[in-house]
Amino acid sequence: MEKKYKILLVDDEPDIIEFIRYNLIKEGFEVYHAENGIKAIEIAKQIEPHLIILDVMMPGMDGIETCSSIRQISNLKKTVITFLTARGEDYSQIAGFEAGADDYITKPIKPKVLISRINALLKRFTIETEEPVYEMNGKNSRIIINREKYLVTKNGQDLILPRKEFELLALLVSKPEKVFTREEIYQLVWGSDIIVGDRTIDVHIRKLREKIGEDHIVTIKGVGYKFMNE
Amino acid sequence: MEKKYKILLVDDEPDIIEFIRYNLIKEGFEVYHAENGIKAIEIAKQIEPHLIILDVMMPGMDGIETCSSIRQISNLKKTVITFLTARGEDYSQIAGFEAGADDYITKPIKPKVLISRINALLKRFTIETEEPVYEMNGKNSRIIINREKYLVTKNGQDLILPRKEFELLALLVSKPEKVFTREEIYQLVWGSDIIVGDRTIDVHIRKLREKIGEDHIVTIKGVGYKFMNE
DNA sequence: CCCGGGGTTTACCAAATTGTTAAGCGTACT
DNA sequence: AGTACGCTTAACAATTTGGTAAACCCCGGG
Repeated sequence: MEKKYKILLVDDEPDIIEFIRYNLIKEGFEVYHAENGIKAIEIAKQIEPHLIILDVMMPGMDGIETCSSIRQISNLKKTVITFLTARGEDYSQIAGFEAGADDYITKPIKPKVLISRINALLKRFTIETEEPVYEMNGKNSRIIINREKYLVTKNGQDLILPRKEFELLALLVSKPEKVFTREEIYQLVWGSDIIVGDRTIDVHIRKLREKIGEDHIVTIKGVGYKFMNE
Repeated sequence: MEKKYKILLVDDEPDIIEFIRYNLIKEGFEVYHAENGIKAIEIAKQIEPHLIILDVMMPGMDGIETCSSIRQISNLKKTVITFLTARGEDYSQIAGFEAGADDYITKPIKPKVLISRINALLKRFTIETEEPVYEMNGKNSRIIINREKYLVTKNGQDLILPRKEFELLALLVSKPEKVFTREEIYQLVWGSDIIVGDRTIDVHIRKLREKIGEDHIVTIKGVGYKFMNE
């Protein structure tokens, strides 16, 4: 389930912006930028980014102030904010965390460190949204999907499914009875970027039916698939 | 950041379930339920609830039996179990504590009492969780990880593992069955700033398997690794 | 009855992941 | 210095998974 994260970059030095921007885009992030705090807040309200990278030292409204302001905005409560700071500006760390920052990145920036740090942050703050366990009770069958253990239990028997099959099943089960169109399935399991052929879903559906039984996944011709438990 | 506690409710009377369920959900708990002992055990294995509320009187497997069975399951050793019993069924108290119950709640149930009782129980549970020693008992093996002594004991035999191997093993064992992605492992064992190559984890995994046996660490392709004890 | 639009299956191949082994490097200990 | 050990990486092998093409089906409409 691939999602494209939006990142807002705030710094007054064009060089830095360009450098970070380049590296983030290469990693597939959607990158926006602003050269000062005021603009940053404006853009943030608009796009509701997942992550904001904020330079501490900026003319006018500095990073700390900007951070505090952003934290006031209710739509952005969930947004992760990280500061960008030169090594040695220790004093700002304390003020930064008080202002509601989630992490610090120190200059000079190494691309690899930057990326892995960002991935870690996004993961840490996203993970909390996913339901770890789904449970389905039918007349004569019980199916449990455990994301954490990556395990599907059918009537007490454990099954280990390959990634795509698991994601597909998890998706269908997440809303029993709901019909997912092929489009939706592609979006949610494969992600908006990846393009695969027409028959790919069918094949995975088939493998699933093979493993969990024919009766659970129902085809609605011309529309899509849905999961049922009866 | 509040953690959502998982509670499993076991009773054969739908009315009771509904009543308690309603009150618990209102308090922000994550509530699961089962109508008999067998199903309760199955669900408990899957979701690893923090608390199980067990009716004593049930058709088939009664509460006492169910409790005993649950106490056998190593992943559920930490789970708090409380019985639900009609006032006056004194005899069952004794049997109940012997079977490993932690507390009793008597019918008729008053919501406020119920909630405060449960909060107290969970509080106690949370405090006891921080242990420097993990112990895992499987069918034909027993593994103990002692952080303080930096020692791993397998079937009574002490092993001294190098730092990375130890940390890796300790991580996996800390949540048996949970699949840790490579990302997570890098984050938690190496830290988000250190960048190491793709094959590094594999090599450590291999060394671990060499030392503690092949069957414990399971690969979930495309996802990560998990520790099992069977 | 035949045809065409999906949907199903199967077989097969390419791509992605993981497993293994061995070698290089650095550090601690002797 | 010499040796041992732990951590990484490199290189290559072994596996698994994912995707596609193509043959097959099923069903409703000419």
